[in-house]
Amino acid sequence: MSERPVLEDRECPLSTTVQHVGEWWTLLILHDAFDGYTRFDQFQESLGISSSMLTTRLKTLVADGLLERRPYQANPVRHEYVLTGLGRSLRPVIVALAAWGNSRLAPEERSIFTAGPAASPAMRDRYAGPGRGGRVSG
Amino acid sequence: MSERPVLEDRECPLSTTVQHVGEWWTLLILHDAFDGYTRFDQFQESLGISSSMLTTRLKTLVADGLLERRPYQANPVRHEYVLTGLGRSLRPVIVALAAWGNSRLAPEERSIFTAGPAASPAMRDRYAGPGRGGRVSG
DNA sequence: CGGTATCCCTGAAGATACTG
DNA sequence: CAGTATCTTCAGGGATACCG
Repeated sequence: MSERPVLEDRECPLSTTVQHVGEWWTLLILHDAFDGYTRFDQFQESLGISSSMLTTRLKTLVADGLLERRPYQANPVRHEYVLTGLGRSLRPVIVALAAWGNSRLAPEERSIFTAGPAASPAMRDRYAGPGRGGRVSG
Repeated sequence: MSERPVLEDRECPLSTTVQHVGEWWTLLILHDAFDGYTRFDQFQESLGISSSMLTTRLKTLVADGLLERRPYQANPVRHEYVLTGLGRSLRPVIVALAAWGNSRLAPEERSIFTAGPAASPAMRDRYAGPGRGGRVSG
């Protein structure tokens, strides 16, 4: 998905959803959020996402009302990103997506989405991430 | 989503799914397929997608084993695109995505995914499509 | 640590023209 | 009608450097 186009939130239900969670990382970030991850470095470590991209995605997620950004410490100020009610309502979507992917994985790779805290971080360690448009070697 | 990256089909279940259905149009095409659409021009008319993009997406879907391309007429040869078993297995995913989007739409816009033949084509008429990277006015 | 700004590459997607 | 090929633009994304 390359963009968040003309239409805001109306039209086709399917399109609506894709607009909000269509970017590669968005669902993976939400997945981590369901796993209880809340901090910037947790997401970054878990996903191997670049900080700039993570910033962008988190901003969008906050702007979309799926995550809430709130301070949990002052001096220096630190924030955590927690699922809103709307964000939590995406759980069935993520479950469905993960379940389908799961059914295509070899048995030893399987690990159905559990949504418990830190379900299986090891699974994500080996995840290479989406297509990095950046330079391949430079 | 911008690419089909390094990993083929292993790793995270969520990523696996997104690799196959992550592109903007893919899910919409499949949605139409569930609605009983099978022909090139049906998809094109329904979605307002450019023919080149439709070709690309259909090829990928066939290559991924989600659709089957088979001739239904000779002289001139014509093909139809029908869901494979694997493609049909995506139905819960599409249902979940559409349901979430549906919950965000105004009541008069709603139309829960039915998967019957030609459920509600009118709904899609007004769909503007994903971000068109193409020129805006030229 | 927790981000933000900048640079640049790549792929998705539209437009258009063309073929069988 | 059913595509294919080519060109172009745009936004996603990685890398890097920097700020508080």
